[in-house]
Amino acid sequence: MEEITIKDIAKICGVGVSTVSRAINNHADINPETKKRIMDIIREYNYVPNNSARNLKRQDAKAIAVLVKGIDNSFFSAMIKVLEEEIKEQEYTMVLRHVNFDEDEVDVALKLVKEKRLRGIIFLGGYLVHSEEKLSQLHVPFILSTTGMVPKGYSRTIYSSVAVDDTKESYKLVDYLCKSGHRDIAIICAHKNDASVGKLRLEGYKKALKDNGIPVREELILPMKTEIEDYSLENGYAVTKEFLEKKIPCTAIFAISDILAIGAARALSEEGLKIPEDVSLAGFDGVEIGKYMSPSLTTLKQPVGSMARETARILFDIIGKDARHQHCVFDGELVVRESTKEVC
Amino acid sequence: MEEITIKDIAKICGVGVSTVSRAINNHADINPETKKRIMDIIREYNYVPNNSARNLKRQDAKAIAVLVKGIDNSFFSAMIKVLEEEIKEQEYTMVLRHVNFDEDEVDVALKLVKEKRLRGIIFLGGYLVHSEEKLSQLHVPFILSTTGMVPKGYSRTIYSSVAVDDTKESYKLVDYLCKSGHRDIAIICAHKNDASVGKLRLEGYKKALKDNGIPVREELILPMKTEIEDYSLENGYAVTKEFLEKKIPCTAIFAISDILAIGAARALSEEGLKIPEDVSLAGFDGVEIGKYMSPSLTTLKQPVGSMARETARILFDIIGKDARHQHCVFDGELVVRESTKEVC
DNA sequence: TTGTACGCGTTATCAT
DNA sequence: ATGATAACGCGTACAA
Repeated sequence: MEEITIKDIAKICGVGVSTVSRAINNHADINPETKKRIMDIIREYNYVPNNSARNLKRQDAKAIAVLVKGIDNSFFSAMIKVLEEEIKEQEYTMVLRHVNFDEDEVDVALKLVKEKRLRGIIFLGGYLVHSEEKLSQLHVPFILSTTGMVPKGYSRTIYSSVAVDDTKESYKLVDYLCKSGHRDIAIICAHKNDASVGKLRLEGYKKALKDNGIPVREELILPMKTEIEDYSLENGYAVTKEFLEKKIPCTAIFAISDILAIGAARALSEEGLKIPEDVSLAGFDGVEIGKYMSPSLTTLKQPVGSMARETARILFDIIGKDARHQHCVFDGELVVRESTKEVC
Repeated sequence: MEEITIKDIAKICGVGVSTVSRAINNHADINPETKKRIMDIIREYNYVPNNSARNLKRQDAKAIAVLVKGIDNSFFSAMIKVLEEEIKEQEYTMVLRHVNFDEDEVDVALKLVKEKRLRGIIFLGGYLVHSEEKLSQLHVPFILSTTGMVPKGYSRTIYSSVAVDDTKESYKLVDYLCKSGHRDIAIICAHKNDASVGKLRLEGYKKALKDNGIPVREELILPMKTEIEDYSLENGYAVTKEFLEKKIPCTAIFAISDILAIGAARALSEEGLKIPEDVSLAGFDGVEIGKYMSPSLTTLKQPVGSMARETARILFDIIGKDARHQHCVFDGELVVRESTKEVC
């Protein structure tokens, strides 16, 4: 059960530990022959350096934390999957941590940094509103990914961000609905106190209506229920169920996430409403499953893969090459499928 | 940027480091008053012990690795979510690692153990066929979760397992289809060389047919395509598409995972086939989204939450209390929804 | 009850 | 090119 150490390897090879260390870490000043001999022994004995010792010595761990707020959404799953690959490729460890709704993600980050001496943090989702004071305590580079676009005036130099322009993309989608002749468009959105993408997408909705000469009506704004998990199937379902009971005329529903939309779809068909004949339905995110529903879901697709890869790239540039912070805005894509149609 | 250490705390408090250490680690032999004073200072200075140093000293890290084979399935997402919570609750760190199809999960585990000195491993999914020799090199407790039931004769004392009896549950579902009058039941299953749950579920299917006096017909056995990701929407879709082109009469399709079933559903409706009027469709797993599809999906539900919690419990019992290895088999539940009906 | 000093496995600095 | 040795921050045996 005794694990083999660098000393053992050194002894076996008849060299000093520093030579072994040099071999492991690809140092220049080492005789290629000795290096080969050492590496052979290492392989033979299946020696793997102890990470804790390395990290202790190195002062920081080759690790990146990914903090996810708003659990379980397939949109995030897809991002995490790509992030894990990217991080692994750089030979870093990914520390994944879901942040509960009652936890402050910055506090969690602060603790994690001290505990694990990580080199970088990726915030997935969550809210933009963090006191700068707290944020600046975070002495490692961090990046806000899909957290909504960074507002002007916010100090953009202490961190990076990657996102779509949620307002614009949301506008695109709602504008498409308007141009298709819809005038009574309901939106399933975030709570009133949301300050994140939920708010931005709602703004896009309002703006699109206005630009199309359609008044914004409060009774068509359907915030998620606070007692149910945010952005969940169940929430979309419950909100729609309740809305339909009110019999408010409406020809289209826009849910600010595909998962909400799928929940809404169920509620609609339970009420005997056909999509898109009776009601058009659209989501946001572009998760894969939307393509497989019947009818398939019209949505605003975020380029998940590219966004995740860019997130990793920016962070590693900052860590490795001391690059400056960047703010990268991706374009979404309006994907019109079967769940929406023109009204005559 | 200098991080504060235990020495600093000791100096500030005017005590020795060991006293601080005792305070942190809840040792008995310390004056409650000094302890309180120290803890106050620690909070004030926001001191968090360096994990690497602790792990180095402790010889092993308070960490559990979760190795997932068969990426991205919402079934696993749900399990991981619960596992993360359970692990966090024990104040352990979860090391999540997806294992590619071309990687050997035991090799990955072996390396991870040496690198991170973890205390336990949870294998999620993957295959049962591991050489015992390799497995026994793994000098930390490990548990196979939802990997299929451990066959008798396999040395059950070197590890634990948690699973449903895939054969039995699959039998349950297919038997229900048979009893509903179906005789031409296709199955979307794993490749022929699969040795995991895929194989077991296929066995359950065959057995159910036999017991109902229905011959097993090769042309109704539809293995997933190897060139597409396993257990994916796309795979279910592609397999069904191809099957339908052959125009082989069949009144029901059983997909060995819900995700496959959802892909199949799309293929069916594209061909103008109504579910369940023309074809009944059933899945396996009981992922949440199945409930929200239209028609909602008949499935064999695995008790994800309980299984994940039990997985964690068993592992921590072994780690903490030196308990013996256990093999726990859960019952699944046949959930009949709208996607299946009796044939007249 | 408390403090001193050593060692965990590694890397980096300094000699050689 | 290589080897001895001092850190890194913490826990603990042992001494007080």
